[in-house]
Amino acid sequence: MSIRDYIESLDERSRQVLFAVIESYIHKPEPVGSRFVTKKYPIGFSPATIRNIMSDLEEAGLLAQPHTSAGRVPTDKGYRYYVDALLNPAGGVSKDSYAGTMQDFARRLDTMKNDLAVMFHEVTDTLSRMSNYVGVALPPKAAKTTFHRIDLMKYRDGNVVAILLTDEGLIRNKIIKIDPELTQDDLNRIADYLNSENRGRTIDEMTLMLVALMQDEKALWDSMISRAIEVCKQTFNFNEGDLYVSGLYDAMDLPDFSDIGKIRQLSRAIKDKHTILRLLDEFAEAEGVNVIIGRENTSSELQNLSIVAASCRESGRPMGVIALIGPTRMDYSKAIFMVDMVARQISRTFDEHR
Amino acid sequence: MSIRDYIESLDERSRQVLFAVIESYIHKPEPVGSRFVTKKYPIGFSPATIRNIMSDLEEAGLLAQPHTSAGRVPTDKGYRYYVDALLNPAGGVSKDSYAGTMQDFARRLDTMKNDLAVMFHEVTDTLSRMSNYVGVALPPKAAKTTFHRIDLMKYRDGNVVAILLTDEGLIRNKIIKIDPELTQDDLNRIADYLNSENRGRTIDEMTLMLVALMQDEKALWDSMISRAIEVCKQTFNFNEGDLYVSGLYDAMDLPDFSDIGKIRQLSRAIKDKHTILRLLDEFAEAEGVNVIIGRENTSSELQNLSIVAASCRESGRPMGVIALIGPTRMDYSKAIFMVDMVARQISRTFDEHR
DNA sequence: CATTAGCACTCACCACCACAGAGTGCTAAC
DNA sequence: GTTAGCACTCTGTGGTGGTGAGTGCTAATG
Repeated sequence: MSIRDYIESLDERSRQVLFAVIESYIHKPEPVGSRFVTKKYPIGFSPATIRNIMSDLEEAGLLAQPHTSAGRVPTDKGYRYYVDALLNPAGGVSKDSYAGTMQDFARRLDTMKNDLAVMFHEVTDTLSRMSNYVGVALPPKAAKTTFHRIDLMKYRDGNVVAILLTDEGLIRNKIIKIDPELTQDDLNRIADYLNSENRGRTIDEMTLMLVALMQDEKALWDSMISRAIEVCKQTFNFNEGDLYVSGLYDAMDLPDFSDIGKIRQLSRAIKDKHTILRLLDEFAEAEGVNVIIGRENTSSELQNLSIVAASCRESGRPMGVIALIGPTRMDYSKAIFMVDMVARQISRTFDEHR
Repeated sequence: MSIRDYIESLDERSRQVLFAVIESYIHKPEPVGSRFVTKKYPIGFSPATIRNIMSDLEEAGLLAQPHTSAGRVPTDKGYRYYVDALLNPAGGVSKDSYAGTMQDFARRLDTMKNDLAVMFHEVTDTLSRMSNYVGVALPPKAAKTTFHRIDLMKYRDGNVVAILLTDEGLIRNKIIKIDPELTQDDLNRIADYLNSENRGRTIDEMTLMLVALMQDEKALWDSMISRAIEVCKQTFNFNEGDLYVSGLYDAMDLPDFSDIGKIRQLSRAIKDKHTILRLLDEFAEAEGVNVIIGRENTSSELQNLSIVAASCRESGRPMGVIALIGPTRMDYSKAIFMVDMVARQISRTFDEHR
């Protein structure tokens, strides 16, 4: 069954009711009753009919009842249906109300695109402020980025500060330990050597080259080359894991997190970044906006949460992932729109100036 | 009235009772009754006597009753008395149980002391893990640090990456905009000029020099000097505000934060770092361990919280402040011990290798 | 005269109950 | 196929009484 078929598998009436319930519930987290639907959404049937439809939707697993005599609440599956329907019609949900914000955002983005750290910080901030959910961003994997230039500076205790620039805008500095006898001139020569030989290679490629070089006895006799190898070995040993997170505190104001346990869950999920990191990494190559709803999450920490993610690209190459994390009762329409918008804007900004 | 007098203003019995109540309450956040005190703390009086003493302590504002017929609870003033007594006897509260942890910590510290960012990250982490409170650290003000070296590298779009190293271990990189015609050789000359002229000066002093230089017409004719001025202007324009925070999520497990409002308060205080930043800054010059309890805080966001802070020094010069933030019902003895210990260890590590 | 035993009193907490209100499912009528 | 009517279910709220911890006071005690 294709997605289209799936979406059309519900008759028009049922869909209207499902959407009414979901949208009402998103707006206000209270079980939605049949009478309420007839009043607020002009479907044109009596409460009794709506009740029958709701009963069917419950049987189909799209709605649920907290208890016998309460209204209906969407299930994860219900949200899934809703989101699929939302994503399918070529994302025609344009919202002019944010046009101003986005223009402003695009302008700021342009001034920051050269430093990914600054940029992603700003991006998560903007995302979370606009949505009230938690904005996260995962920069491109350092190993996959393109070497631009390295610089070595003598520092305290005979240490050396290595600064690595990549074409993507990653800037890393790291203190490395290396022969303390080396003078700054020596370091400059090593840096020059690396810079001249490797521009345009990815870090991964460079690492491969190094392995090859290390097998070459002749190269090892050359003290400069062997020191250059040592420099790279230490510098490229990133502790992967710079996840940008913003808006956790504001998200706590959402009624969904009014209970302390939920907040802990969310906080914990963010604290041990591994889970989210792995999750976002999966989306790095994916097209368009991706949504994971509640229990669809394999990791238990995120089972009460939903994630709306999109990857950014520069001329096709992945340049990181941005996402919003919120409760399953999320304003998906808004979240999808925003994530999509921001991801597109980032990609556009990158591509423009190349 | 000297502190000593003040501490001795309570007779021995009253002190014992006060301390019993405080320690019991710190251990378990429940009002402490007179019978409980007699059972747990061998003061040697009957509940009735303890009740009289408690009544006196309440009158003195050191204890309080949540409601008539409940036990007593310490007030901020009560904690203050307790802390003063704790701080006064030359901090003789040595705790061997942490000796192992501290030794391990000292070893790790030594490998990190050259990069303050890494070090402070580790420090807040250690502090919060050991205490279950929120660990925070404020590095030395960039403007007050000592210039060590600057490096300039051409980067994308004719931008320049400026890397600033200071003697203290601060490493900052910043993208600056400057004449895009400049070659890397030009940049190297500018950096060399700055490096040879300024080693050992503080950033503040350098800024003063620049202002002076800018008045000198002759200097402005020299294109290199005027460009060097421009570089510094942009590079030294830090957005002060790198506060290291760790352990917020674990602190949420404390019973004191079981209510959602308190967590929000804490989170908010940490989010708009200004408050805490200003607060810690006040301690940068202070001696020993400083404690601020609850309402003693001038800023309303922190009125339910206590802060235990100490500054780190390198041969007398302030090198940043570390602190623990927790509920007023804090294990002050433990917190003071830890903050003191860690701050001393940091200072020692700095001084050792100089 | 400080200390203590005894006692009445207060208040939070809990379990219990009744009741109103919202919403359902079912049945019979349209 | 749709709807009106109705009995039923369940939650949330407010009131009530009992229990227990802990107090303050008073009078007795060493």
